[in-house]
Amino acid sequence: MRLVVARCSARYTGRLTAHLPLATRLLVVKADGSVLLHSDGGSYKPLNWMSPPCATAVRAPDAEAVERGVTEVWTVQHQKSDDRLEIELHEVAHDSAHDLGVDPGLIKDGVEAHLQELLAAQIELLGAGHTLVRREYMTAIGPVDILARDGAGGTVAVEIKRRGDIDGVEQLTRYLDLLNRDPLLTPVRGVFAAQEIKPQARVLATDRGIGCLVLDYDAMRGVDDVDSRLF
Amino acid sequence: MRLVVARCSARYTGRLTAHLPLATRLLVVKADGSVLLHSDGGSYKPLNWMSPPCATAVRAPDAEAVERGVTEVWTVQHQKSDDRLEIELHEVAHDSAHDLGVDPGLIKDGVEAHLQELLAAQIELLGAGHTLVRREYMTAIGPVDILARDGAGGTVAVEIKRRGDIDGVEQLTRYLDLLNRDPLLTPVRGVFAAQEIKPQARVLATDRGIGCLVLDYDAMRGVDDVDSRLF
DNA sequence: TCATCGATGTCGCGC
DNA sequence: GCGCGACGTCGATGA
Repeated sequence: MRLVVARCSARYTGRLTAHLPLATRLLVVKADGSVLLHSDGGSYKPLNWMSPPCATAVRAPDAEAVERGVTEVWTVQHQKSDDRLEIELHEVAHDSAHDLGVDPGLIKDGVEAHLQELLAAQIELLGAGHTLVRREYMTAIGPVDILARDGAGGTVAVEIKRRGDIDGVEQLTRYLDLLNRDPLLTPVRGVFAAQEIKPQARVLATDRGIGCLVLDYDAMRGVDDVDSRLF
Repeated sequence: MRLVVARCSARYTGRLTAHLPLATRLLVVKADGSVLLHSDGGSYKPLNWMSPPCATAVRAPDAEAVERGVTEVWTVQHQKSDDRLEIELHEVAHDSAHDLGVDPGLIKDGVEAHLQELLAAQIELLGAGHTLVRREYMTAIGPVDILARDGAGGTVAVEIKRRGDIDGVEQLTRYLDLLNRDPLLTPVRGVFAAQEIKPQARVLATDRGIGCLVLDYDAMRGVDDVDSRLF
């Protein structure tokens, strides 16, 4: 990994065309050839970048560029597309290289898949007498997270989100429309389950006769641990 | 901006829980307090990060941590949420600080707005006899990209996307529902126009009687250039 | 390889 | 500040 702090300007052409006026920035060149151009603020997203696979060609500036104070020109070309990042370097304040080695990567806990798994295992959270039909029930427009049956034998389609937004309600609505066309399933009831359900989503769901279920991840995981210990 | 290259492990708790095993990484501390933790590969997204506003507290490791080789512990706490990033530093290979100043930011040349502009100028792409009513036709739930009239005098609402996804069809459906309540406009036909239309989106659109139009950006721009030269 | 979908999405605009 | 749509979205997963 090479770290360069320099005054520079940049120009990107590819899926769009954009440019960066002259300013001091951090340039990171990773081992895989990818390049990041960071300012001293904002979020984790660089101002400009090139994803791997790509290659950087360094050349001396032409006379006109020298006149403007350019000391070096980097052309970062993507290997599989015509995306290109051209960087003109002026004064270089820092330049160092480091061997980082391979990274074991991030390990995550508690995503939507886990919520689905937990709810499938604790399907009675939908109400007493509920039984699991299957997870990822496939339809023509995508998989329903959980399909269940209630105590009375009615079908229940469950959409699970970490954060219950209006989009999730729309998604579940589409599934319900489709499922209710199937004479073997109809009537299908909908349940929108999430760790947190936004007020607008709750209003929309309620208006459409869709039930809302707030999932307590920690509690569900706790129960799951207890279950695990039983076997 | 502070740049640190060090062997470190990290733990993030917040919207999810995750951890990074011990490895050598780049830590970037920006002027606004945000922290990025980069490996020497992958994309521009850091392995872990904390967005501003946040503050970092540095403390000495406890005896147990010293035993494990930890030399310093950083606790990066978000100011407005309970998101927290805890980093244990081991050997530090590099540590430097740089004053970058304020960045003027990226200047983009749009593609999205351009598509709308081009289709408005080439409205006959909707079919012979079509005329433009107006772009960005305002409704209570947002602007319809293009409102047009077909050869028979019927109203046509057009939703334009670069990538035609199922969400875009939903959006257009909402507009059509609303527009069709207006007795002066109804019946309003829908056209979903995009550079690329996903199969599921096409199925949904067709099912709802919405037409699909694939836009050839380069061809449209070419025509536009020719038009430009004529005037 | 291609398509779909989630994301600690982030970013920017309008209300 | 919130809601909503776009993104050079990226990245994982299943067909």
